Amino acid sequence: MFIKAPKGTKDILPAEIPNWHFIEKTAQETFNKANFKEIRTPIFEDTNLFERGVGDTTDIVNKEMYTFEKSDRSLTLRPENTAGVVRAYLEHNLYRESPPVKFWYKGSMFRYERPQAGRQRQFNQIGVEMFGVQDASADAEVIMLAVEFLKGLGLNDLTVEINSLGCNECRKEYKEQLKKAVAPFLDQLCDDCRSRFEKNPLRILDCKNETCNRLFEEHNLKSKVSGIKLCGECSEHYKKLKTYLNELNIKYEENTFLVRGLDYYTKTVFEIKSNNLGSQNAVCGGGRYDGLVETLGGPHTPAVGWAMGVERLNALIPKLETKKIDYFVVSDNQIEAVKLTSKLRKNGFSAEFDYTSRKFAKQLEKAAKIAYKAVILGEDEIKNNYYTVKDLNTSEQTRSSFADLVK
RNA sequence: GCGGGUAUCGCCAAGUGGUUAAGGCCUCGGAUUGUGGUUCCGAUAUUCGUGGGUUCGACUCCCACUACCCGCCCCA
Repeated sequence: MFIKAPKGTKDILPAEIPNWHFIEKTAQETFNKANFKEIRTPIFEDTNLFERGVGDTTDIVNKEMYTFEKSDRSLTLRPENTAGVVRAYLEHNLYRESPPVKFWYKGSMFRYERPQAGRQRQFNQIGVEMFGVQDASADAEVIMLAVEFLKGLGLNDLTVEINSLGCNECRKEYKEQLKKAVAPFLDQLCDDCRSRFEKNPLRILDCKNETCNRLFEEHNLKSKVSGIKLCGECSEHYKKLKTYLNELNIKYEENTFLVRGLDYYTKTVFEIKSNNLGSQNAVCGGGRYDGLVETLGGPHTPAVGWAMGVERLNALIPKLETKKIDYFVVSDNQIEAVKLTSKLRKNGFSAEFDYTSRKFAKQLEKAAKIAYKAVILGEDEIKNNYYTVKDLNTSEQTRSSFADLVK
């Protein structure tokens, strides 16, 4: 072995392709039904887009970006796709269309992290973004779509968690409340939490450190900071979302510790988790980002969306079998075998022949592995102008004409 | 960036100091010169991640390196 795939990347081999097709097909069908249109944006963008869009206090921008310089231009492999979709939305003046404008996408994202179970450096996401609707029905629409998609994949054992981060106004107050509540035991928290305290106190709630979590429990942090953060409009929005979800029979859990690592989220945030994955158990993450379009130079535009990790979804889906081909031509006359194969293909069937014209036993062995039926085309068949078709499941053999073959 | 673990054939593996490095799967060939999925037989690692060291002798012991895996952080 000389050159191997780079750390954190994976080959998707033919044996795994049926699963990927299944996921992609289900996505397309689900999103089409809801009138979301597919969009494909570049795999790399101006580095600035992510710094401004995703936010420079995030881990993604601070330590996970694949950035390179080309003729004095700084470019970055996209670490997520919301910023790119918003950029395209603005660049093509799509905010001039009558709202809502709804997109879905699929593609590879890149983050420079230590790989582990459920985490790669190149990974695939399927996501949706919806622009122009302020009402919580958009948040509900998008969550419903996620649940529908997962259901379409046969995944039910998942938990939807929701929270509201409020708008800039209530967040300002919330940050102060949080800082006040945490301050007394700040020195007992982990290093990260201490630095978050100044830079982005909201992220303290995201901490998964055991000691921190125990301290949060002990100081009853949850109840101290919950219920005091949302302004009238935001709490109304959140309440409305819950009403929608209830009416839609979508089960959810409220998790006031749910913050999400991206700076652009406002009001609603949510995550969908599985209990059947390792420690990287988030299958879907998303939320509302009412400020992002404006941040990137567009008109004020409310928006909401989410992304799912395709590799993580795939880990939950049973392995699908590769499809067999319709016919395998068994013959000791290769010219006739190629000709028949070609004719079968032209009639819409998948077909292959043995390239080595080995003994029939070996050819049939191969046929049984990869095809539903074998067409035997030996001396006798050629002389008397017929085909022997063998059903490789039942071993039944019939004398057939070409018309029978393509029936 | 920080912890822990593992590296023997294409895949799954046994072997823990002493002549030829088990076994299974896959692949290929034969039994069966026109009939597979069952069965039987045969073939396939001068070599045990890489480089050093200890030893009469190392896959087995020691050191270093590398790769991969798992966890922390964070996320999909």
